[in-house]
Amino acid sequence: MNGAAESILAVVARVPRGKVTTYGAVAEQAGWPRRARLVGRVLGALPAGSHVPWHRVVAAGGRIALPEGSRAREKQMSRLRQEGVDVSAGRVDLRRFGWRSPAVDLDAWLWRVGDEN
DNA sequence: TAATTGACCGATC
DNA sequence: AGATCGGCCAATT
Repeated sequence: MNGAAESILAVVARVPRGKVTTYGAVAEQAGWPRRARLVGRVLGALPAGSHVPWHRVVAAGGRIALPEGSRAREKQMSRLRQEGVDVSAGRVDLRRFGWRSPAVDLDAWLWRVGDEN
């Protein structure tokens, strides 16, 4: 297990029930900006017994990224619905169900303060 | 060794 | 709304 996978899974593990985030957002929050594909690879390689809530990660714009007709896609949608997330036409409304780690805002705030000198 | 692929993304037209 | 493009890069072919 390398550090990238660990930091990525740590971010995914923080996504609360009933909320979703995106591959790109996870990558950014994990310290690997523009590495959305890395997030997809890591989640795709999760062992079967993992407790990581991979189903709360969707593609940009709220699209379900898994291939249509795949077992994993159906599982993701049913799990999301089970926790109260509306999924219609293979999409989730990020304005209602999107989630971002508070740490991002804190970092932004710290940066802004630092820029004043 | 080279080319292709993919659970991606944002900008641009 | 859909298509293209460049960025990204490890795994697979």
